[in-house]
Amino acid sequence: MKKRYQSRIELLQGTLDLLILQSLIWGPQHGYAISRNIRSQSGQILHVDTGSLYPALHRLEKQKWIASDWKISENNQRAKYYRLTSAGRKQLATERSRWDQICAAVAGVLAASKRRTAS
Amino acid sequence: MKKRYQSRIELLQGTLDLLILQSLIWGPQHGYAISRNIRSQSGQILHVDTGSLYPALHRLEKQKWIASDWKISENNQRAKYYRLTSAGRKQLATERSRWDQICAAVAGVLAASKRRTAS
DNA sequence: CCTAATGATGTAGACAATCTACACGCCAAG
DNA sequence: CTTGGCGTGTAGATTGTCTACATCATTAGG
Repeated sequence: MKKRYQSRIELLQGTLDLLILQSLIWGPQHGYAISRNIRSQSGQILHVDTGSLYPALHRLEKQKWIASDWKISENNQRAKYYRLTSAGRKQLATERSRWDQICAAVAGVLAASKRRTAS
Repeated sequence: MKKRYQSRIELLQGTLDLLILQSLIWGPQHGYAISRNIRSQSGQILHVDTGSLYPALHRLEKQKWIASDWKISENNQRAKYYRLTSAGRKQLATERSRWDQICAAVAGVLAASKRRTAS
């Protein structure tokens, strides 16, 4: 008997691109490492599944926000190293500010006290 | 010619339930008012479309997190007033803490400086 | 030598939440 | 009597995530 689908969304939709782009800001990385980085830098809270990661990378590459080269990894295996393009850097800035805005907006709703909604 | 689909997600998936539950904490509201509240309390940043709102309300009601009664609105029209159930209050707490966690986690990734990932 | 664990990339298909777009009914104002 | 705002609702498109599986390479252990 297979495990039932419960579709626990670990990641908020739309944040993965942001996280990936951010992960590349300190230099090229391959997918596997990006996944590890996100996991560790989020304090083990955010988990990126391979079924989300690779499609996302392909998506970002198609948008020209990242570009890739095959290289040899630290562990002596072939790996596709992704790097930010300048468009990607711009996109990262856009997505960061969008994220900040959304956080502030949600915080606004969550903080809303019993304020009369004007007269 | 119809407007092309661009699927701009205004709301992060999973946050709508949180926002709705939070909106009900100060007393019963009908859907239309919830939508207005979220909009205004988020500083006009978050927009809830009716095609997202009502399915979400039905979803939450099915989960027994909210319950409804038909009443007459301020504008003398029939409206379905939703209120939080005690399970809903519990769910709200859960979702708030999940949101806080995710925010902190994303912030962790975004703040990550050129820290060596340990030896 | 063979095997198992880990590193590394990838695809197929299920699923859910959102979006766009429409429809309907009621009330009040001009 | 028509228009606009209030108020609820559904259908279908889209997309991003998830689960699950497949493949291949390298390294360590028996």
